Amino acid sequence: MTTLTAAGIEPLFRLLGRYMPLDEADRAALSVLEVGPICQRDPRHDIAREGESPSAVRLLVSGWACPYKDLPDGRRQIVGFFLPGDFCDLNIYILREIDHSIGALTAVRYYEIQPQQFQAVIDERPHLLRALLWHEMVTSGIQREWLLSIGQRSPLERLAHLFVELYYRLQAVGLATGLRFDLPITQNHLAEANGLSLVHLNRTLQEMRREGLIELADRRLRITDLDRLKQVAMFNSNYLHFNRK
Amino acid sequence: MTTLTAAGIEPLFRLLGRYMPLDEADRAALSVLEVGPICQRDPRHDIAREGESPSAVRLLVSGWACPYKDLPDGRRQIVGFFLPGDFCDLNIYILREIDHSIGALTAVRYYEIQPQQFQAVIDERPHLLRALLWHEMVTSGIQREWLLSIGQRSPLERLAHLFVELYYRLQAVGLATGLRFDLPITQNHLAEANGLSLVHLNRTLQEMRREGLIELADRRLRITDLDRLKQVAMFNSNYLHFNRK
DNA sequence: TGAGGCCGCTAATCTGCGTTAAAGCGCCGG
DNA sequence: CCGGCGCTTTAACGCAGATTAGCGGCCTCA
Repeated sequence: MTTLTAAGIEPLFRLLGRYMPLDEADRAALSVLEVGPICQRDPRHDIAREGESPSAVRLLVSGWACPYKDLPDGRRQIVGFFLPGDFCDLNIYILREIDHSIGALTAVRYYEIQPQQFQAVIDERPHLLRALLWHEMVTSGIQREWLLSIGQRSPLERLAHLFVELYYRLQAVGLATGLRFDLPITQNHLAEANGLSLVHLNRTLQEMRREGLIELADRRLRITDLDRLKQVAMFNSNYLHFNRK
Repeated sequence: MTTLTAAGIEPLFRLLGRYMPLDEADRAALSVLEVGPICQRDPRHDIAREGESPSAVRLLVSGWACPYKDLPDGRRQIVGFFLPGDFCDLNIYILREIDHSIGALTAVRYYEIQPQQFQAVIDERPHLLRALLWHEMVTSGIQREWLLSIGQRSPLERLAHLFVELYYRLQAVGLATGLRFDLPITQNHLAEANGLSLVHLNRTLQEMRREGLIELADRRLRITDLDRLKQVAMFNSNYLHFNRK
């Protein structure tokens, strides 16, 4: 089960606050985003589909979602994970149609923010634009790191890398306790994100357990040896850009 | 040899003009970018290195470059191609250090644009910001498509897809004549971009030739059957966002 | 003129990972 | 209580693609 508790856009505050100090006025401005209608979606349902023209910026409040692309014959690649506090596609303003779908991996709740409302926030607190651009650049940086993973890292390294990344990202929004966090997705999702077959993903998971790197049960992950996991993954956190400028 | 002729930032005009109409004032404003020092770099040399703090926006004028990431043991993944008219990393403003390196694939020439100079252009013609953001979003969209390619497409499909993409992108900046264009990079570069071994990339290239999809010799590529190539690649051009909003 | 570096190409070998199949488990609805 | 579904796990098999090695051509530079 996903914890659907910690509602609101607290995760967003944490996320942006990690990058730049937010004062009360900023938080107030951002809180406006919360007033819109809250949307829900069940697991395995789409939030948006490739080819649609984007109508709203979405702010994920709880649950996990993912952008993905698929081929005519059904092969599917998950190209990222959206975690609570994340914006799904800030590119509304710019593009005519979206080039990927967005699916709910778990039950999710999110706000749909209308463009003019979004604009109002930026107008009121212009320097928040920097924070939003930062969010966008980090997303792009994560994609590059995934390219490196899928293109060059072995399955074991790849999976190790993903787990460390998720750990840091979840920690940034307050969703990791110690070295534990909810991993509310299926092995199939992990396979689709890593460009691996389901069977081989499972094999790799077993190997990680055998190696004493992680424990995974009941959709909860515990990293048993973070240092070694990072070493296996050749993890360098710079691409998450958590350091303030 | 790369044609070092068609200098200036004409390719940039073509690129942005494809997305939004540019009037004379826009072109004049953009031309300011050209006044800075022009830089050159030889093949196989770096333009920027991961970990550096970014100091200037770079506008590629001629030659090919690429963003890439590498692992401690030497494995390397090319995560994109920069073609004439492309900006290398608009993210200067935002990030403290860059999370990837940029290498020259051929002899390249580019302008280094100082942040304040860049800012001046945007101040003068605010709606150009949209165009620049568009460029950034397209770059990000290309990365997603590459993830799909490397994660799901077979080597043949992958390579076919890349060739079609390059064809469209080069055409957009006036560097394709008919179905021909310069492909001034080595097979090793193609392998590193596609997450394939050099040997297997070569095999795949042979297969494409045998299938009558392409001709490739002397660093020039001719697409012999665009429709079939697109079909093999399962190519959908939407991610390049050439359509005006 | 020769040496060495870069590049394209091919052959032989081996293995990592995909594919297929199937069994077990917990959960839900009828 | 049973049947079905979603998910995890394991086993057997075969192939796609990595690895290693080596050849020949071309260019640059001493």
